[in-house]
Amino acid sequence: MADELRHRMMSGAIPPGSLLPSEATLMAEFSVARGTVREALALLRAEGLTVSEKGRGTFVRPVLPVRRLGSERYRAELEQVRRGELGTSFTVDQRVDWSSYTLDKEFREVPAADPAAELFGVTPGTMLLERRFVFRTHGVAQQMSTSFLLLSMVADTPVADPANEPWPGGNTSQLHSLGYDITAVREQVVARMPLPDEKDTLRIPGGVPVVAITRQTYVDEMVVEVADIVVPGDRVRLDYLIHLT
Amino acid sequence: MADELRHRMMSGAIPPGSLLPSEATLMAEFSVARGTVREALALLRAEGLTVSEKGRGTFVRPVLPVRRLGSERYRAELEQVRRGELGTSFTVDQRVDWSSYTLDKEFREVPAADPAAELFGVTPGTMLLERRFVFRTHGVAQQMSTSFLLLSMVADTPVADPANEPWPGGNTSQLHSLGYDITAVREQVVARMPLPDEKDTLRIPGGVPVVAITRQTYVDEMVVEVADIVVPGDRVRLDYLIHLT
DNA sequence: CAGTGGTCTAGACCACGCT
DNA sequence: GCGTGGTCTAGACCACTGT
Repeated sequence: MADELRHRMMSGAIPPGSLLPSEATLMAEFSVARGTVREALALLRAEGLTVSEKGRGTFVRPVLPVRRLGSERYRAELEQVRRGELGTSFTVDQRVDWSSYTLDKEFREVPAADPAAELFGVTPGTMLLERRFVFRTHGVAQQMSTSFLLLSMVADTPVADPANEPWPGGNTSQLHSLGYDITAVREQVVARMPLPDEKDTLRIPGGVPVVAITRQTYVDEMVVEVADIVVPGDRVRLDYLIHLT
Repeated sequence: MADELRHRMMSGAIPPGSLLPSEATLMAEFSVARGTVREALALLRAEGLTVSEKGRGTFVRPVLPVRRLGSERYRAELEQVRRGELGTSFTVDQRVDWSSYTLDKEFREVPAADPAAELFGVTPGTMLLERRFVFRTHGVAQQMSTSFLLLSMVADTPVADPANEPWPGGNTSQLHSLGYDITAVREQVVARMPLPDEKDTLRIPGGVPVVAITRQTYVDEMVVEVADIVVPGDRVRLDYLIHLT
């Protein structure tokens, strides 16, 4: 039954965004009990093909606009900063004005625990500034991130003050203002299903994975920032250009 | 109920790889009907936290070894080829001997359809050599890929002969043998749930996404190869190093 | 063989959306 | 108020795994 419905959707017989037959209708069409219908629909939902809304119906998932997170954004951002322009890697990707998004922020001073400590190459316990961000456009959350900076590097600077966020020019610009010009970025990417809190704040429907990026920002051999970035998998395409010469 | 069980797993009360209480036991413990128990377990399965086996039980998903697909592999591979050594990007990642894996292969000559044609920058209809591969280690499929080459470039060469696969030195070496030394690679990455056939051949359990990589291999400004690579999300970590200088 | 998960039926009540 | 999906109960038979 799930196969049959999947076929109808793939072949376009039930176009994206449209309503599937109701559970009662499917019971009649396939001559099965409601539990069986619901099992089939649960499968399609877990595959990310449909979304169900209480009191409305089950919809074929519409094709969503896809953001692009690319390696080139760092190069573009660096250029901007050097030219003294504004923008953040978030807005450079989105190609939206840097003022058109909102930011939830939460700053804490924490001792380095193990994943972060190792990525920084410092001994656990070293004090870090932890900054949590939720980026929103048009009011909907698009990205969650947790960024770590060495506290010794930013204490008593404007960077450590949440009131200065969103910072025009973003991370690259912040580090620049501290006297650090980034020379390399390392990104490690995994795909996994969202945790319950990620599912909530990013409003991720069933059957949609997230892309989790662990980013290390380098100035020569030194790691000056570590960040964990989580984005819904149906809304991003990562784009990396690797020069071999 | 799903929350409670998730907590027990996260906190280590039910360690990875171990058996969850049976459905009958859970019915008794939570005083609910079997359907309710099964709904909770279906949720955990969709989240990728558990796997169920008929006649055995439901297990907490064990932590799997993670392969690394990195940007550095292309640099390493290029070095190898220049030194005249063997290896493929697959074996360089895995750090296994190039002879320890097996390969399913299937070659066809096809006219360029739209995604591939656009990625090559050629007019649709241009003839391509399509090569489908399934990489296996220890008998289990680890990666599916479809690679396209311009037929005009490879017709009547050893590269177009399936009997020469697996080719020692891999793709980079094949292109080298044709007189092309690759200068850049572009990878576009998306995360999504597996299609039914991917789920089958890669034996992907419920709740595990795949990472799909669209790769363009460049010699200067020319695209000489296009490949679609699909790997189970719970078995890979992509690692990109971006130099900004 | 007993115990497990996989599948299915036939009811029921609820919360929500729309008209 | 009616139709929708969300949740739940109380049964049933099957296929598979282990001993």
